[in-house]
Amino acid sequence: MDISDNYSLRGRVFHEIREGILSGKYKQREELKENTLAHELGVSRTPVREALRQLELEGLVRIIPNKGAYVIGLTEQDIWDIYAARSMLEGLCARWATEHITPEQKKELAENVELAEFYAQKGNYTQVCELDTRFHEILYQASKSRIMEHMMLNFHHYVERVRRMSLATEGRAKESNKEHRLILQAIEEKKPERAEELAHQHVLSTVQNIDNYGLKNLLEASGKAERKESV
Amino acid sequence: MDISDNYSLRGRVFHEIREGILSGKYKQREELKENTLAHELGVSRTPVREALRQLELEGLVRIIPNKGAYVIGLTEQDIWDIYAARSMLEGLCARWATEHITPEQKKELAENVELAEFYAQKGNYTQVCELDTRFHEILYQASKSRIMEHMMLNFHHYVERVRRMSLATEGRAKESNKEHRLILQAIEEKKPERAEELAHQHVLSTVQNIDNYGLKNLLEASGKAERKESV
DNA sequence: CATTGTATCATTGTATACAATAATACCGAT
DNA sequence: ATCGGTATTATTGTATACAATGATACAATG
Repeated sequence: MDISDNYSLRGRVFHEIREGILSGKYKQREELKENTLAHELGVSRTPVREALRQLELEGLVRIIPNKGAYVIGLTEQDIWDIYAARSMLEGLCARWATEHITPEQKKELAENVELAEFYAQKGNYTQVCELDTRFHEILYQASKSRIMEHMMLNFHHYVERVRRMSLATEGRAKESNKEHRLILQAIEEKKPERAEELAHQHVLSTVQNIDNYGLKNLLEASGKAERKESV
Repeated sequence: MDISDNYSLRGRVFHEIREGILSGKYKQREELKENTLAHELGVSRTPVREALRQLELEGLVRIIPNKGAYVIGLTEQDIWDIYAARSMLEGLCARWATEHITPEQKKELAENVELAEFYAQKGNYTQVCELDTRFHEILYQASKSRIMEHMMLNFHHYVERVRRMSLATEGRAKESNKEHRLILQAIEEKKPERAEELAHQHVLSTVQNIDNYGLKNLLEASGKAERKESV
């Protein structure tokens, strides 16, 4: 769940533009004109402006006063950096989750890894990715840290595209799920240090996988899939 | 330097409200009415709305659609969490800084620790705090990671009040500066692992100090100082 | 021909007007 | 007196109007 609601015009516009940036529809350095966007989305300039201001704060857009709004987006460097930060924070988060998780959350995690196993077997990587998203979301919530949850949801969303592609590579979905299982086990056994180390390694092994296949390749493939879909 | 400019009305309004929240002028759960703020700040509702939307994204304000904007602010829990995250990330940042720092930045760091030593001796903690801010800012910039810099600047700013109070406690300024010196030394000797460990420990020792004096006490004292100043 | 100044146009910044929604007060029925 | 419902008011959501700023084209000048 995101901070900004999807129901107000502004919320819709915000998500629309953000997805446009993350998906590459709006290219790096491209100027985002308020009027153009407003027409495209069938709204007035006001909600567009508000959305652009929010995107500025997220660092996805750069606003030069009295001049215009320009797409910043995420560079490959940014993605590597996010993974590096995540590898540390995901560990901290898992440690906290071990200490604060509720029985309901444990149950959902357990169901999650079972379901993911099933879909991985079937080769349904879209479902696997959604379950992966949810698995981590639960950990973020279970950490009982607003700050952590906020930060990690953002990061996780930022790298969604490359994550999706990574999970679709040979054997990665199963491997990833095996790691999820180990993390859950550590949590159930109330071993915070072990959960931390495992979550840390889990992210590192994702990074390893992305590097094996090449970040650039994965992003390109993702772009192609997107384009195919939209035609 | 912040993302949002100080020069446009919106930028001013954004910073004004944010400081109001961080300083405790606007209390937890207080409703922030667009009209009231607009009048207070002598502007129309438009820039106020934009600023509130940005603050929502930062998590400092919660907006309930069609209802209103409410102060969330930072709880003590949030502050501890920020320090925990920072303790890991500050290390990573120092490591990266070691690998990417420029001679100019090294020079400024060197001057920074000398000046800070001087002001600590004189007991001018306002200056010490500003130099501390700058010291870390340089490391963030030197990391050459936009993501890292963005995140850390925010965190550092969020805890500015408690940081200021911590630095004013018996002996902490000198101790902190000694740690800065060691970090700089590790950077100059191009020892990324050592810089990482030192930066990590530096944050932990700040946390330790805050805990010794009591976070609550420091925040209260800060509130009092603030009130005195504004009278 | 390059350069500078100026007029025109495009775009953003801010204010205001109007619409939609939620909160409140009031009134009547039971 | 209390509960429900309706009218009124307050507040936010969106659209538009106008002002300010920056970009562009073109002519005058050297």
